[in-house]
Amino acid sequence: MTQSLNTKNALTKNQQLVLNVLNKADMPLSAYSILDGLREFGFKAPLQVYRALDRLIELGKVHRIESMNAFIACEHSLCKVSDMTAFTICDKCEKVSEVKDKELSDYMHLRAEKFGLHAPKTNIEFHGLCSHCSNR
Amino acid sequence: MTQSLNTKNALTKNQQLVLNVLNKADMPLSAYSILDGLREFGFKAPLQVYRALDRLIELGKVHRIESMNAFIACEHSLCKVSDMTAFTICDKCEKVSEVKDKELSDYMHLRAEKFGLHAPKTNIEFHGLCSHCSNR
DNA sequence: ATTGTAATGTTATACTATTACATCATCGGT
DNA sequence: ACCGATGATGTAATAGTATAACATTACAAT
Repeated sequence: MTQSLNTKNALTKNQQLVLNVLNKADMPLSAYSILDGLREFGFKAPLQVYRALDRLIELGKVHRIESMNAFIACEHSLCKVSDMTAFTICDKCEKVSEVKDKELSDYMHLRAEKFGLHAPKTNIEFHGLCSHCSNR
Repeated sequence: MTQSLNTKNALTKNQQLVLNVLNKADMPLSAYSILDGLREFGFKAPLQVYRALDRLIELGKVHRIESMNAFIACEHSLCKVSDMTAFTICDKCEKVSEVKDKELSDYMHLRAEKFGLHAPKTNIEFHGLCSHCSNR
């Protein structure tokens, strides 16, 4: 058996290629940017990217930045465990950082329950100015 | 002077029309759905909708549901004051409810500060199953 | 070998949003 | 009353994001 079949949670070739591109980037990438970065590896159509992204997101290895229609790799595993993602986004320099904060994720779980929502998957996007940009 | 000029925060005709459509809907609408609903009032191009939406969002009268590329009217004013919006979204019946929760918004402000983000505008989208759908 | 399932390839299309440019209305100052 | 600045509007074209539909291939289990 080669590496390609996804019996448990191994990545297929396309999924690994997409993840590599995102890991190399220090910022969220649009699906079409990813596509362009993978043309030299034979990618030709957006669907190849979107399909890989869908799976990577399902696995918690990639997150979608909803307010940017863009995708970013996840390094840590808390978001997968807690079903919560949170990002700070600087509206000036566009730097995006994933927030890891167990207290926050616990709090959000409690809130979701309070709001009557079951099996919550919560996403938070903090927009504002990063400390660097707000000092200029 | 007619009603049309937006000296303070009165709405122009197009803005009022878009807001009316959203107020009548009990769910988020896409920009193009809004456009279709306003063709009988002379709307012809998406930009007419997007321009009105931009302004209505600026005024805090409309929010964008980022994960759905859709727009929803806001009834209350807390989100405007607190610069925070939060929604519960049922992934089955797609019901979307805006959450009003001062404690939550205060908490998020503190978190944003902790993360070094200035002038934060925070959006939270809780995905999951509403109490009705999770009982079936 | 056969068959079921998942991954992939490819084309076309649908959906979402903005650029660019022309026109019109209102307001403030003269 | 005229002028110029500003903001709202109209319209067409285009850019950017995402999915549907269908054909094909690869592997695994029986």
